[in-house]
Amino acid sequence: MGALRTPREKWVEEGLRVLAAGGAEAVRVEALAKRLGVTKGGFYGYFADRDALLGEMLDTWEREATDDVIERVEREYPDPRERVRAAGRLTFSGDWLRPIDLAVRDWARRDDAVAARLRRVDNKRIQLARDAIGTFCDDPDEVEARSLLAFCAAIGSQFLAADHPGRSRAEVLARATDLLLKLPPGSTAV
Amino acid sequence: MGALRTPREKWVEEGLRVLAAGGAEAVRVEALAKRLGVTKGGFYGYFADRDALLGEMLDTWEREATDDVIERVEREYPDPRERVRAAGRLTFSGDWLRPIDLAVRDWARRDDAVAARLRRVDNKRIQLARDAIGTFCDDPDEVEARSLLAFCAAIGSQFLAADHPGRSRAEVLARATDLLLKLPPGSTAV
DNA sequence: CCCAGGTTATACGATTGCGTACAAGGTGAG
DNA sequence: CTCACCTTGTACGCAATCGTATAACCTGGG
Repeated sequence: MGALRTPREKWVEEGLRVLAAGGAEAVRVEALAKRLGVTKGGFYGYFADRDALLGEMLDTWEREATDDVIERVEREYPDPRERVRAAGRLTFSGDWLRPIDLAVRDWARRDDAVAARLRRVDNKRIQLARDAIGTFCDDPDEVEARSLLAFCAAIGSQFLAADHPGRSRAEVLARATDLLLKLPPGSTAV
Repeated sequence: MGALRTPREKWVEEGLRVLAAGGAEAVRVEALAKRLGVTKGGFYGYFADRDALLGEMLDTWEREATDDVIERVEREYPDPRERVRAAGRLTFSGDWLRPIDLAVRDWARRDDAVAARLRRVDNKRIQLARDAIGTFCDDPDEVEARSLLAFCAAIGSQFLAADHPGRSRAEVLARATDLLLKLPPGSTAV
């Protein structure tokens, strides 16, 4: 048979790259084809339409952003507080998951199906924070409040444009994390 | 002379409405015209092009989101902690400023001019938190950390999709705010 | 009451993007 | 080596949208 020169996965991968850089609106079949060095000819052999591609992109992201990250965190970091920090790092550092996450968040505001997925993802993630914070905080309401704050800090700081005179954002975030994890100032870098 | 049937401000207003609902990409001249019950005929009498409209939309938002809100907060709320809460309410409740704010945040990730405006806005806003928190917290690093957390909570919770079993988001946020403002639990509703 | 002015509708060409149809092309099995 | 079959290129029709040009149309001042 003929060879698979531009397989399904290539389209999904490139789609996620474009989603990360330009949002869901920027994911255009013909633009993707150009980036892959082909024309859209083959695309419609794999996908019914543009929406089918968007769906598979979200499937891929959902798996990478939850199961993969959580499995790795639980395997590599036994200390609860370290787990919170590690989950934040794995998700919101680097140039792969982070921009996709932000793009999906904005997308979810206008698409219910995307919103439902994001909800699944965020629920899995915040559970990790709950479990960790629960090991050193007894009041369940306070656990919930601190978990929410930790999560909001991770996401919010990505969307926040303010400066911190004389400090770096990372420094302020480190101090904020200490506050949320009930640690004395300066325990760790972000 | 002929009357001004669809003045400049109408286009800007409707543009902001569409921006709020669908993001910057959704602001199309002809779509706006249809919503206003006219055609695009008159548009190009007021604006050089679509970008000119987007610019004026941002001007309007910038003013409403900073000067108007801050002036009102400082006039109506003498208590520092109440000011933090009020600023959050005025900006992130209701259906006018809130969705525009979120749309601008996403937009800013892909447009440097928008990012620069957002930075001005966020810097003005966070200064309000700094001033307020500084009245009951002495360590400047901690003031900065708490201000960042407060701001991140306001923004992050808008982009966060997680549930809080047995509680409402508002309840958890109220408790989180108490934590940040160094208040005993249950001092106020959000 | 009528005209000048600004305001609006309409029509146009250009561009971009979707999804379809079909022809061209390459690859591996036989 | 050859052919079948999968993949890709090309061309098409359709729709949305931009910005321009120009004619029709109000409205208020003279």
